[in-house]
Amino acid sequence: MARPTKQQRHPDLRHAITRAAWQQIATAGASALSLRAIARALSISAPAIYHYFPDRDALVTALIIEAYTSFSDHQHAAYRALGDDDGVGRLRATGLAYRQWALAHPQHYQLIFGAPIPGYHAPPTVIPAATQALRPLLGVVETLRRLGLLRSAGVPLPPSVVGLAGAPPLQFDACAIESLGVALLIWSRVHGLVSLELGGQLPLGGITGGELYRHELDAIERQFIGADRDAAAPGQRGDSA
Amino acid sequence: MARPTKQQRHPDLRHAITRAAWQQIATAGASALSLRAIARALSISAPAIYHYFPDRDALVTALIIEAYTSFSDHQHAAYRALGDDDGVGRLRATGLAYRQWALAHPQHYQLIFGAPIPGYHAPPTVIPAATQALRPLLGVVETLRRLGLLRSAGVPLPPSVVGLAGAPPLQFDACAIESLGVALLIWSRVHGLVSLELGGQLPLGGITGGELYRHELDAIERQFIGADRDAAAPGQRGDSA
DNA sequence: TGTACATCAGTGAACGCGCGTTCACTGATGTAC
DNA sequence: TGTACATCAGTGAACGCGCGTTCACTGATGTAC
Repeated sequence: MARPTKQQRHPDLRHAITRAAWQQIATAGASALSLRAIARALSISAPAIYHYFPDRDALVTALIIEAYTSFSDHQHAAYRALGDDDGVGRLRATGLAYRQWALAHPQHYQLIFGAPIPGYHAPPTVIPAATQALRPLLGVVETLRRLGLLRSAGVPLPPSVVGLAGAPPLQFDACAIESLGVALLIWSRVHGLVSLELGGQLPLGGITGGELYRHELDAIERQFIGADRDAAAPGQRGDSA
Repeated sequence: MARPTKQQRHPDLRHAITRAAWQQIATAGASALSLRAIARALSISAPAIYHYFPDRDALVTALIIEAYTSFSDHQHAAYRALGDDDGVGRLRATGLAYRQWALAHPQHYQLIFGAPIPGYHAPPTVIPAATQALRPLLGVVETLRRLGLLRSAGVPLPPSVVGLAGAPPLQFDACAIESLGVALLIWSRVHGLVSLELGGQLPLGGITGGELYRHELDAIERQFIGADRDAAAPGQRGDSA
């Protein structure tokens, strides 16, 4: 049996540091993150933090990965809550989960999807976490496509596999050509509403973010679900589903 | 004839300060804006800046108003380029102008629509500038409504004039109840794509921001232009326009 | 045209502050014998 | 069970730095007479 090290006997402090860091990000913004302020909040000396993170950037990286992981878990849970045969349900569930997580963890959302911290450059370590986080959304579109429910006419397509073989920041290996464009459009729509809401620009004139968001999910369903004009019988607009 | 003051004889420096500030924001982000760095870039002493701005916040406020004014002018120009009878053209023009301005002035866009600067609180002075800036978009929707082309079924409505009479950050006086919801949805969609693009998340997998944006404008037209289900003859989906 | 004066944009030194990071240290804890 | 030792999480002082802001000043410019 392995002997417990000191760090295993005091696992609290590392966690307490990240917790205090999140609190500070919530209060003063990610770019104001300060090791000394964290130490002050924990009644601890600043150098103590160096026992857990080699420097400030390493702490930020840990926070980013923590955020991606939390978001990813939440998205995957919503995705898995419905079966492979329920593409529409999966779309709804992951869509609602997206906003729900963002509102519950606004600092986390801003850190991974908002403006980057000046002077901080993310190491390649975070790319897998980011890719993993957006996989459920792509999976939803793939589910719809597999079920023949995806109406993607007119949506931009990636320039064949050649384009994907470049060096994009995110790597989606087994993804149908036509799914990526739809996924990006859906992502941009939910991100647009969420970021306006987190930025304090919603509600506006009495219209709440939640109302707009639900309407937007409806619109997404109406636009992308149904028989594709290319694939289905011509002249028929599948709108009754 | 009025005698020229010293400041009128040297109008360059105030402008040079804001120009250097924008440059700095572009390089290191808005929250890293530093008076001393600006002074250094201009080969000038830091206290000299205090002849033009009472403190750092005043400079930030000036930058924000400058950004709103630039954005607003650009939007109004696109709006006015087409007549009161061409609602569809106005929608397209202001929509394209939105992204065009954002890409040409990414720092400006981030400053007014991105994450707020930590520790800075905007004075009420900026509210008129912000309201003015979003007026063309609302005007477009109003134009469509006036022409009977607005299909707004299902879009959230503000809770009558009572809601608008509260203390919202933006004050739109003479605006039809049903227009605000549509305008907010359109705004959130263009903002979503633009902010993903400015955040460096687009292009992705070979799909460019421009392609997605044009497709999104198409989708907006398809969704919101045509006879309203409520107003038009039932059973008819105006899609041929 | 010449001189005395007022204006005021810009300077240079200084203030107090918070920051990230380093360094030698301390002292509690756990281990080996 | 007792003792000597190693480990290592956390400390306190110190470093060099950049920041916003203040202050008394300088010196060029423009004006009044």
